[in-house]
Amino acid sequence: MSAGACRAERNEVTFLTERHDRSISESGPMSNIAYFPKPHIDQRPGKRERTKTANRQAILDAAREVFGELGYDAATVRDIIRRTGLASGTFYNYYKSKEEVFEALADDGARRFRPLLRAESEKAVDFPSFLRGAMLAYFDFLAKEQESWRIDRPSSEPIPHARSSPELAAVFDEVREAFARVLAHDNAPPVDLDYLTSACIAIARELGDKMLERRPVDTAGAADFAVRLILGGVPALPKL
Amino acid sequence: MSAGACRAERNEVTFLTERHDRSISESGPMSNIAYFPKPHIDQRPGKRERTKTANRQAILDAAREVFGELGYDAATVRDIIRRTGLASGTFYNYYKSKEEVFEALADDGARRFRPLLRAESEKAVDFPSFLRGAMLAYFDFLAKEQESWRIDRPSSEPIPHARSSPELAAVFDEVREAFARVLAHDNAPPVDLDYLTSACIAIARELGDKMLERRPVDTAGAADFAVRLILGGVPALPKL
DNA sequence: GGGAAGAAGGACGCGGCGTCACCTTCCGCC
DNA sequence: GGCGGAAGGTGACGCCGCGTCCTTCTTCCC
Repeated sequence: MSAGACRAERNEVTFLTERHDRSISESGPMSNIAYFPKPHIDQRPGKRERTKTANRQAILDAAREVFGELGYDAATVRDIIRRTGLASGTFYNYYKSKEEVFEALADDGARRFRPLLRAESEKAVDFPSFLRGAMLAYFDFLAKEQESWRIDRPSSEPIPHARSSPELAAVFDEVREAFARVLAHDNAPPVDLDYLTSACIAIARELGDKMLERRPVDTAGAADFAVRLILGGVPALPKL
Repeated sequence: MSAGACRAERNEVTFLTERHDRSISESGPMSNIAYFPKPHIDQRPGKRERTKTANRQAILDAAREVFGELGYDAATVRDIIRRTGLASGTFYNYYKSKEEVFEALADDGARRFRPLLRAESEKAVDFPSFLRGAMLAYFDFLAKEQESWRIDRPSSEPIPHARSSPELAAVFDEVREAFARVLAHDNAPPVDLDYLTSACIAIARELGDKMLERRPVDTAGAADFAVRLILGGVPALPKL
């Protein structure tokens, strides 16, 4: 019973589901058509590989929940471990620390956002259209994120913004390069791109947070505000 | 020797300095003019009170150093305690946690900055002059802070910005109210003040950080950039 | 089917955490 | 001046989270 209760608290941990999957597929009605003991056609990576991926994901999911519920500071590695049902040693096979999990989580977000940013960058030709598209894309993304991983958690600690991670730096660079491209296309005089990019991202972050606190969440309104501010300001910037 | 070495590591802890001060003032050449055993003229608060103030300050100073050297995340309450030379129990008479010390530190900074902000607010009549004055004041303040408490600490972890503290909120409000006042004076159409304040503070913070990374540190340049961006953008903002 | 490689497991020692019973110091009062 | 009570400093203690490391089990490959 106690073991059962313990199991019940777990997330779906691969080790268990895998076993279950296997017993189904091996005894299932279709097992005769996948006849070969180890067919070359089977593109799925080995079980080792799958468990690793799944454990990584389980840890990330658990961490998301824990950070969401307790806040970043209050959360402990043990909280995350407990939530996954894995052993503590196993956790450390994947991540070195709470910080590393958090960074992985931030990376994950950034990695999912980058294609959207890229799409805006390719779609837009001039600075205004890019800025508008990117800003709205970010605010929509933010609202969606918040919605998806904060379900039914009304009052919780705010999660800090990640300061630096590879993917985050990549987003910064991507914005910067897109700015350079569209500004050149507009024949705009050269400005301090680092400062401009920083300022825009700062506005996006801060306004994004404020936007999420308002009801109803108005992504278009926030984007409009940010875009007008920046578009109005850029022509006045000191020329290099 | 070991006790002596231990003492040497301490900051100036009141308990000791007090004793020292007292022995000097009681045996010093002027002691005869402060004749009364317990003169009513002595405005200094009782020793209890002084020790408390000094201990608070010692903890704050130690914390500043420790956060500076180790970074906020890596720093522990024990590190701070060790640095002060106080007993662990004493620390908890003043602050409940590392977070609380950090907030007190942030509060301290905000408290010292507010008069400067207030001065700019009173000096300026229109939005441009206030914004320029406040932005430059902030960047100068930031540069000075950094200089004063990061002496000879070339490579250290970045200290996170405090998210929320009473004094910080007060600064936000003060900026907001000053904006309201000068914008009204300029007969500017009403805009979303919360968003505008957030955006300006976000720009100041982010640009401030970037500014500190550059050599030489150019507060005027950064302020000019920020001011132009915002001044150019404000007229384009959506009207309420 | 057997052995090597690799992952999961979890007990362990370490150190930071916050508390509490004790003791010193200070202050007000006679 | 000295006494009593209170404020507040002290540090040992129990607790718990941390990261490690050796053991055990699973998977892979021959």
